[in-house]
Amino acid sequence: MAFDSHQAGYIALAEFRYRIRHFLNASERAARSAALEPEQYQLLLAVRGMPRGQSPTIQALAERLQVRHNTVVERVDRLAKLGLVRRVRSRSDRRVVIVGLTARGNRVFEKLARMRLRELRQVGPELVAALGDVVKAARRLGTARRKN
Amino acid sequence: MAFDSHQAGYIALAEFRYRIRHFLNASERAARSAALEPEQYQLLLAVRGMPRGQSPTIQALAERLQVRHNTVVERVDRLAKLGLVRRVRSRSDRRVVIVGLTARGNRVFEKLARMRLRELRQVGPELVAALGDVVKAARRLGTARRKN
DNA sequence: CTTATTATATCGTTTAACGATAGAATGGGC
DNA sequence: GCCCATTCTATCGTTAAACGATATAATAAG
Repeated sequence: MAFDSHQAGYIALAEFRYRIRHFLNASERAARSAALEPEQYQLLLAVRGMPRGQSPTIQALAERLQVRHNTVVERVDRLAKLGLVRRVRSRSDRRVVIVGLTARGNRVFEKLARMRLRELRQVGPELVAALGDVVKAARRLGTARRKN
Repeated sequence: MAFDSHQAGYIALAEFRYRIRHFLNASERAARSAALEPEQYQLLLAVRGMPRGQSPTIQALAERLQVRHNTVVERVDRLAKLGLVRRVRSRSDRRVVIVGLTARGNRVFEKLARMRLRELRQVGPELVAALGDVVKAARRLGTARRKN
């Protein structure tokens, strides 16, 4: 087994990861440039970028951010202390907390989000290319030995 | 300011993040299913997926993983203790350490990497779609009229 | 041969995420 | 109405990865 026949796939996979990491790192730097922890910006984004019709409750945010609910509670605590978000108890179900951005939170968020969208105009094509490569490699993996 | 004109862009951005997080979480679960920390699998991938012609030195790996070099040192320590990688001093420059997978490391890595490629056959299209959306939104940001 | 640079390693600190746990509000079955 | 299970949010102690600062060794430059 001198060289695995999937070597090209591994390289494509690693390259994809590299591009993602680059993208995420740039995002983290942007967040810190606004005196925010990266995770705090992610929370703001999740609140403002909630799919239409859904409310940014603690639970819903946990799902969107793919973290445990208590992690969201902690992030909201920190952002509330910074005056960027506020908790609003739901009228219909008083167990539920709906997270909203303050005016200041909105200003900070929009500045950052637009930076990120601008960045994506630049690196978007590279991400698309890397993703395309790895998906192609993944398909080759499938056709090598057809069993489904 | 009932609704920001970039609202669709924020949703696209959040959706893209959600898909990425999903992908990364699945990767982390896969790593743990092999009794590895997610970051340890990432190191294995970076070693085996190094661009052709480049050696997986501590420095090069730090660049590829987008972390500080001492972080790579620590990851290598842990993986070496598990018997999955080994350090090899470069002959030409004895400051340099080249990281290599052991036979066991290769077996573990290949199992995981193939799982990940298979997963990408499934969710690849969703990632492509989300990325396409956000890049489109980013382009609109550029061409939109600059009000307020 | 002296100094600067590059590459790796060590150590103490920080902090976000987590599991476990608790408590409050709601709903279903009767 | 009442009990019990469920749902939603909050608290607390622990863990572990990443980092900055620092150290050591090899090499290059002058």
